[in-house]
Amino acid sequence: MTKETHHEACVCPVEGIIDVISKKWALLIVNSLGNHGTLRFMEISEDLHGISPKTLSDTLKKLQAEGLVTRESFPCIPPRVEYTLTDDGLEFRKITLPVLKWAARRPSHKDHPRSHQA
Amino acid sequence: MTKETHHEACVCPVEGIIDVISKKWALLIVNSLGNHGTLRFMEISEDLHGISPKTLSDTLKKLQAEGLVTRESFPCIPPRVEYTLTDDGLEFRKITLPVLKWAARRPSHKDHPRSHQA
DNA sequence: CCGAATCCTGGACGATACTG
DNA sequence: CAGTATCGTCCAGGATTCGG
Repeated sequence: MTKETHHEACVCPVEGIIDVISKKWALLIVNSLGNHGTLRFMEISEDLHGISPKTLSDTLKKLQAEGLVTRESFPCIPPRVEYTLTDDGLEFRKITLPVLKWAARRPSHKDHPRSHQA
Repeated sequence: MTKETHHEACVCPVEGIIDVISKKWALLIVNSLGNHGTLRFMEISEDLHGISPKTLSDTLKKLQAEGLVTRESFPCIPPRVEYTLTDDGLEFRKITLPVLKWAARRPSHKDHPRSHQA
């Protein structure tokens, strides 16, 4: 059972995506993938620098489940797993990119008004 | 608050906004406000139909703290409080609207057995 | 070495009752 | 009407450990 506790027919058509973009790192992962085309687990991890493996793995799975990301596993030593945006993922990235850009450009007026790379 | 537990001072510049849009209802509230211009507490509550007063209040406060929403209180009986998008809020809404639209247009991935995971 | 599974904690969110 | 107080549940996500 999922988290549809609020009501039954759930008219909100956006719940699935809300669930995705509500993931703290989802947008950044999609963006990172969009920037580099294809990345390995560790590469994403380093690109986002600060995400725990579990969270990355978990978010990646949700992105896969939503059809935004494909996962290709190469059975070799050391293991190699590559993640790529699907068509939907690219579309999603295209749409959410302005959000990230706007957010990055925005002065943080709540606290530490230091280093925000534009 | 501020869940910047990861470690670095040079965190992502988007942290503030991520924190906002990670709120389950934030996007919908902003959108609702954008649709109607100005709304009262109860009106938002009914428009979103399913949000608890606490969650609404909490999310509204965060939106105010981020400077996306203004709160105007009229000292009368019965009390009247109006919420409106700020300039930034309007901008934010403009940017996130495509996301909501895209999400609404998208077929539900949760139903069909397309997951390769099992 | 790389990626995934486990454990645990904080906080998001819902329900209800109550106050000004 | 517009919230706040309190309580409880559930999940996001960080740290660590395991497997290949």
